Amino acid sequence: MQDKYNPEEIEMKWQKYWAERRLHKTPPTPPLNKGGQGGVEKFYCLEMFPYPSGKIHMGHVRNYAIGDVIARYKRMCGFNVLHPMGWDAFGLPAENAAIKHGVHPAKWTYENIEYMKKQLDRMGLSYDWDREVTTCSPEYYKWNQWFFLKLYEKGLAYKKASFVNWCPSCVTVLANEQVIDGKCWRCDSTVVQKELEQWFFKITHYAEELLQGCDELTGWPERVVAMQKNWIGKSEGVEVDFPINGTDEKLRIYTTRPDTLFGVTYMCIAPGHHLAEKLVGDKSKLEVVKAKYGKMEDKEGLFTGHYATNPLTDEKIPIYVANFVLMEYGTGAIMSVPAHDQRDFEFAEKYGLPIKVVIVSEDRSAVSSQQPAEQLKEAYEEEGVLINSGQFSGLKSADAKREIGKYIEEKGFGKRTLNYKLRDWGISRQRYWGTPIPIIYCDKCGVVPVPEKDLPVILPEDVKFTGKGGSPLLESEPFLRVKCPKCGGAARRETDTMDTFVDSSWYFVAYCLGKNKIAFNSHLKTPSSELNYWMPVDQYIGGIEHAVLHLLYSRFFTKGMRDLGIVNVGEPFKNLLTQGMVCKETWRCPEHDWLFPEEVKDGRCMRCGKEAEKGRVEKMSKSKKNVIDPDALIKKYGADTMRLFSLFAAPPERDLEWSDKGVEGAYRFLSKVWGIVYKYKGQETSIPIAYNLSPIASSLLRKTHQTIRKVTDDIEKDYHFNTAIAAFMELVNEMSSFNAETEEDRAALGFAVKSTLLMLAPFVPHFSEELWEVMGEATGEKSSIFEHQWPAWDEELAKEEEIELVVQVNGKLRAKILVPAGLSDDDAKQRALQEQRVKEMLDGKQIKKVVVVKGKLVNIVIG
RNA sequence: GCCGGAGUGGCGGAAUUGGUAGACGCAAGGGACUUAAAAUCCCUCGGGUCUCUGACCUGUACGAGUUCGAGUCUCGUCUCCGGCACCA
Repeated sequence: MQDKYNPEEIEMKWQKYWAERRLHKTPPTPPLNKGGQGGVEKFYCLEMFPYPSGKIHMGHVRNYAIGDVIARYKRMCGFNVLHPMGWDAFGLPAENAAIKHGVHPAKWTYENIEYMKKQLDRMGLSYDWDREVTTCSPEYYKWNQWFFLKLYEKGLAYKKASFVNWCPSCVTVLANEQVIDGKCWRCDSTVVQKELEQWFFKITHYAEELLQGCDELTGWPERVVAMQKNWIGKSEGVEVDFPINGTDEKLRIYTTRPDTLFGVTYMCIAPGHHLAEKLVGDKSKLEVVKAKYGKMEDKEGLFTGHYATNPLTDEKIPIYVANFVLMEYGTGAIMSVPAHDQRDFEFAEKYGLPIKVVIVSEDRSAVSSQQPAEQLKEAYEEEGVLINSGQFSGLKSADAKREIGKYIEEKGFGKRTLNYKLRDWGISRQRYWGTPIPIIYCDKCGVVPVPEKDLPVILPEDVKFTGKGGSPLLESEPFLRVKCPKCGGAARRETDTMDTFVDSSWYFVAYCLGKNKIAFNSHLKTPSSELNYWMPVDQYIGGIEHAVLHLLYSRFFTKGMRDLGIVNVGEPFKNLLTQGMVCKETWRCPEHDWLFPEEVKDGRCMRCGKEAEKGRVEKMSKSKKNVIDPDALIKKYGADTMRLFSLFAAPPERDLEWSDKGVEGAYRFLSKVWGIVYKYKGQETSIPIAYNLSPIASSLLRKTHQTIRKVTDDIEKDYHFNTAIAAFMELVNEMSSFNAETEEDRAALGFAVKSTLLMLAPFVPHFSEELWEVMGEATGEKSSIFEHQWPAWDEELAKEEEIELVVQVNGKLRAKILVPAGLSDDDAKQRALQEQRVKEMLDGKQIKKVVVVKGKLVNIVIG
């Protein structure tokens, strides 16, 4: 080899070596002991799998570099590591490519996978490809269908009509997350609410458990847990029945403010409420309100002409239909208390409805009981003391909530209940490139599930992509026409496919089983040994954008799988690391908008010469022209440098600002290490280290042990790779100025180099392998550096002999003195008082107190 | 509005249970080597003042407080970022 660092050559060499030796293969699952534990401790390291969009981007690079360091580190620490990768391969972009370029989604997807897989390997990532998962393959999506059937059996998958986000231009339903500011993410058309029949998964069945489980997620970032809790949105309140005058019907409402029940002056029901049709005479007017459902900006109401009775006051209350009342939350009907709810207040003003004050703040209760309601400028939403509330007047809100709740239950007016914002998961998609929903519609038998033995329902490939909207499956006669499994008569298949979030809700379980080995059985008493051993995921790493959706769905699925006896854990991801975005500065021209950095010269747009404006540092995106192509970067600097920089520039959870100069710095660091190794290679460095070392050698030895301790701590604590790398740099700086003269010196340096290479290995694997070989360590059985143990430090050798004692006077730094470590407090105090600077300051002053912090400082307090 | 998170040099970022603010890197400036450049190596690098080989003052968004001592703890204020947002 040569003494100049040439990344491309060595990276190819070692990638080939790893592949040939199958070094990243998952260790076989050990047989279960009685306690259910295998012999060796396992570690399941998982990164969110990518959508095969065509090429890897910097976000992936960062995500996978982090995961790879953890996986390789854990292997070196002796864990059985599972580190798999796969493809979230169903999705709309493939279908769009088909419409636009005439390529079949399957071809497009598999070609992208092939290319991206090469890119991942080129990064030197240590995946066990034997466990690769591709969600668009029938072997995989068969089990989506199987889960669907299991949920259907349990009543946890069902079909209902509801309002959904509908894009009139794409002619399909959109998930909530695909609606951005009320517009379609794809074509920018305004999304409308449309009533449609859809398949749902009953995630609300697990609402309480999903909420309770949040407290177990101690290894998750707090904000993600907070977002999950927020999304589930539990509230406590009461349901109260208001009899509708002149009918036998009762209008049931839900409220979290039973303390304001005496202030109800009208009621509102959602346009989709089952009583709306009944109560409203003029259907065309109802349609107007319906059309504005979900458009929350302007409140639209319609008086039904009917009244209800407040069971607590016997007051006559008008009933309205209102567009802002949600059908999906609570009972779809509300009581309106304009004095104490801003929305109700605004609605009351618009329609001239009365306002009745029943709560006042504690300190002015006496005065404001007389205050006329007309003087209110806005609702008083705080809690306070009740007035005008019969026998409950004078109670504080908190007490009143409890007492009124009891009273309502005693009198049979209603009951105390819990409510959740979480809604059932609508999984139907009017798209082609997804899992067919295994349902058959028969005119005689109705909705018939596809029998388990007939799975998978294969997605037909021979279809036409018109781009006119609507699923191509609607046009596929062979797919559509089917015999009813029950009666054998002519029947029709469901043409909707599943939301792709279904695919990613259990892929982490599929990895435990391996390629072509995915199979579940709901009749087993205990989970398979693989699933028992590997689940849960010990470390999950991915972007924050999935804080709610994917992570919530996966938690739901895990609970479902647990109840089917497939896994024995209730939570899928023990620890979660949400890595920050990869950002870069942007450039803008007043005329040509976003510019590539190459289009800017001396701060001016090269096309028109106008002054280019340096924009904000933004997330890398094609549209903002601030992306860095990983391929080009690898070509120039190698994968190791790219990995090292992305781990060094910021702690993993924070946003990372890309810096070309910083990349060069990372490359420089590696070249420096390379140079040191080549300078000393061939020299005997493995002789035992003697006790009588020269001062420089003993200092280097100490620094080495300190570095091992620091790096191990940084990785173990919070995966703070940036400070770990800084520690490498410090050690390397000391190594590079080290002049070995004696054999002992060389031994100390050899130890430092070897320790450094072992620690660098998870970060820059090819580089470390190569230098390990150059050092002559790659011999015998353990020819790979990754077959060696992570280095251990010796606490004794890491100890400093001398420390710098800080001397303060009145808390201000006045002197620093070198003292032997382990100096007694008294001696430290004496040494401090003898210091020249201190003597000067003490002149004629009284010493009030002396504070000694062992091994750190002495603070002398004077008057 | 509600819930999170964050404010430290020119920049990215470090700072155990409160104990030397600015590790490490980048940029910048100066020097060495060189015919020259690149690369490499060495030095300086928060701001300010002075009697300038040194010393002092000041400094972690802002204002108070606790403490011998606060980037770190407490209270209040401001700004920025993210999420949710008529959820009754």
